[in-house]
Amino acid sequence: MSLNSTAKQSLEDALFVKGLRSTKQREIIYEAVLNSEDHPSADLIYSRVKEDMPGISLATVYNCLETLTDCGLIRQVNFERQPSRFCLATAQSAHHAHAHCKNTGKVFDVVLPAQFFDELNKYLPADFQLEKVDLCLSGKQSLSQKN
Amino acid sequence: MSLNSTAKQSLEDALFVKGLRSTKQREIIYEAVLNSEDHPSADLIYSRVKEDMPGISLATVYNCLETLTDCGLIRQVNFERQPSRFCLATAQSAHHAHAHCKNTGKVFDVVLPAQFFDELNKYLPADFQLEKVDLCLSGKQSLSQKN
DNA sequence: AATTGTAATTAGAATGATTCCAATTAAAAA
DNA sequence: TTTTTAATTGGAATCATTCTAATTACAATT
Ligand SMILES: [Mn+2]
Ligand SMILES: [Mn+2]
Ligand SMILES: [Zn+2]
Ligand SMILES: [Zn+2]
Repeated sequence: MSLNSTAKQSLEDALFVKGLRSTKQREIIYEAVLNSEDHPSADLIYSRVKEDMPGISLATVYNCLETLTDCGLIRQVNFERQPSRFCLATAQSAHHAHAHCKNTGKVFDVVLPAQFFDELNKYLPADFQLEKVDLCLSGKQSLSQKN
Repeated sequence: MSLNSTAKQSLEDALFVKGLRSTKQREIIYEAVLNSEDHPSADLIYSRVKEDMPGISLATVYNCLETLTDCGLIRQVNFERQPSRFCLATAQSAHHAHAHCKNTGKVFDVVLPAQFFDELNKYLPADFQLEKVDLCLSGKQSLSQKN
């Protein structure tokens, strides 16, 4: 498996904007996040990516994840003090919330109307420039579900 | 300064519900959070509390903060991977959001209508039992403000 | 009050995700 | 090419938090 040309182009573009180079490592890590539905941690991404690129280092995984986050290509998701997880930051789901199930340990996306996030400005001080919204939900879903 | 009798009673009640004892350390740490507007970290609470109780240990501060959180008396607030901060969990502001200013480093409460949080259930899977909502905002406010 | 059993506190060691560092390698520019 | 600069690498360091084993405080019982 490998990055399709559209995804590859948006990676290169986003890196170029920041004056950064597109490298094999950045590509393969972007691809790993792109193909993951499960919001993997850096460690998990490391183990997945090592299959295709055995020489990659954990430090590089952390470096690339930070770079991709700073470029707005992926999102870093934090629950309490657990290891950070990552997911794709696409245009349509740019600001989705995250739900964490305490039964299964799984994290999934919760797509909310943009209006929901816009509304927040009404409750903030006028001089506060809102840059980022992190909405993390936690709870339990029936153990007998298949997803 | 010391805990007023109403606050002291709610501390004792909340601890009793969980079969826990009210101790000098738990009281003084609850008081420290109660009297803090600034969402202090465990370390900061430790240094404040040491003035009145020089022998207290950092481990106890962590223990008590966890106990008070589990009793629903205080809230643990996490921004990215920074050290956890704590604030009072009062009935009226039970679910307030938190805003972090990247200029000043300060964290402040953002009170939102309960309806805002209730709304979330509409976008969650039917079998998901929502237990906790963490809404963390970040951005910048003018440096020339006084609060 | 003294004894007993249990819970809480304490100091210090351990943990572990992440970051830092100095050396090497890869990529782009000249 | 040669040169310059950016990125990667392995391993050490960081540091908020958790763990552990010993001590102390508390409360129930004799
Ligand atoms: Mn960053
Ligand atoms: Mn807990
Ligand atoms: Zn996501
Ligand atoms: Zn608060």
